[in-house]
Amino acid sequence: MSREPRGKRQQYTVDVVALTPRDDQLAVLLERRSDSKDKSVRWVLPWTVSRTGEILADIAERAIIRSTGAAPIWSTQVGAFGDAPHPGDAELSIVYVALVPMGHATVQSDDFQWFLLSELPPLAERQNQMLQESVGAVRDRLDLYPVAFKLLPATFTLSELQHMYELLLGRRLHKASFRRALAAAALVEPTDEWRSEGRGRPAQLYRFGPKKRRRGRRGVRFDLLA
Amino acid sequence: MSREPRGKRQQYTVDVVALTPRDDQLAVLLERRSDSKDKSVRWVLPWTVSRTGEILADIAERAIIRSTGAAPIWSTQVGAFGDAPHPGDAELSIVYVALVPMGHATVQSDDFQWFLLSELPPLAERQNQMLQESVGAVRDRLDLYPVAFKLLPATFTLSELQHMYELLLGRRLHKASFRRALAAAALVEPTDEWRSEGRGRPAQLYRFGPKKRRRGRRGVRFDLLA
DNA sequence: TCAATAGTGTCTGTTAGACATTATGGA
DNA sequence: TCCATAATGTCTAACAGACACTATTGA
Repeated sequence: MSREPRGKRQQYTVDVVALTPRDDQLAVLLERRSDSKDKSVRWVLPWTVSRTGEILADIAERAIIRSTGAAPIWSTQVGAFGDAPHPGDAELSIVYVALVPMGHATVQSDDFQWFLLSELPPLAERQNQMLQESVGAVRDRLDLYPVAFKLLPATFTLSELQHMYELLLGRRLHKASFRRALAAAALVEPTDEWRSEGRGRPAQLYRFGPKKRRRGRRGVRFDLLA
Repeated sequence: MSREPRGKRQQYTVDVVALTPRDDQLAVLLERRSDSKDKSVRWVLPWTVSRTGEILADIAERAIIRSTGAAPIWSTQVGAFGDAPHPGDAELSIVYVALVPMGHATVQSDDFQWFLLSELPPLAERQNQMLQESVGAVRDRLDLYPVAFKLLPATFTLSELQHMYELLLGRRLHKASFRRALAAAALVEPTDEWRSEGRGRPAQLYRFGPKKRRRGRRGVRFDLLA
């Protein structure tokens, strides 16, 4: 049995789950790595190995820039994963999810490629967990952080915004209710531009511009998953 | 400048934030560590150093048992912290929050002690962050996971349950609304026991027993923090 | 008896969702 | 013209919160 050198196994990796909207669903950025032994090619979530003395936040930014080619519009830590096997044989991996706005999803080289979540190649088990928890983390923050807006361009139609929410939540929303709640929260402001898309009536473009309202706290919810 | 040996700095710590209800607020378990150099005493969040080859989840369980003396009733990972200084000089720390039910909060030895959150001794900056995010993580999961029930004994009164929610949320709740929502969610079932506490009318005891109802999803909320 | 807490019924304003209708462009 | 999409108004059932009230114990 050949083993990695001992010093290497003591490091950790920072893995990046970069997500972007694509074809009415989410796509994730994967990196091609060829196995040095059997020359097989496989796709992995991009990762970067820690360096002694470098701060976690800096490693994360380095990892995101290396994979997406730009500083992250929005990113957050998902957690630490150390149980299932990692393609780099790391004992511990810290995962960051980064959101890339619609239309900004480019690739650095042939070694990177966006994959629809419905058409993923097989991944190492630890990276499957990472991906699943990352999507869940984004979805769970949907009501507290403007993640949906981070996936949209600077101006967007209300239908696009609603589709983004539906995409992230995995369920359909009611149009009139959605817009009423949006208006009540004063989260968007209209521009004086319209966009015609195919057949129907053109839609007005909006931009994200939260008014600092005091949000009315409401009663407890008991939406237990179990 | 004296430095830790290089091998040690490459390890990581698993830090435990053990929480229990106490005097109408939360208390956290701290450990006394005396500094080898200047013999000063300071309180820290208990931590355990990783061992090569040991799985993260196992280290976490080991860390929780070492500090609380028992396997965790409920625990979850909060995240990885690597920015501010750690009392053990670790580069990276993985934090787990563990909930200890009311009345089960014992101490292993004189080296451990429960502190009310309002009466904390000064902590290292990284551990301040850990504590703050741990409490926030518990609060944010309140509607999805039965964390409030994990802090209560097996049977409890509805007033105790409501007080636990108020404690975790940091705000008062409306009694009738709370009970209506609870009944609608079918989360508790009554026992045939009552408890008399001081003056007023005795309260019926309930136990946690979620009926597998299909929870009615509702519209989006826009409760942005920013 | 009074004080204190448990538990419930009623009312009202708010809101989510259903439905319908108007508006406006392209085919 | 027909069709597709945007945008909005109306109705209803559900719900949160306020308030009041009854119930039941200890002091």
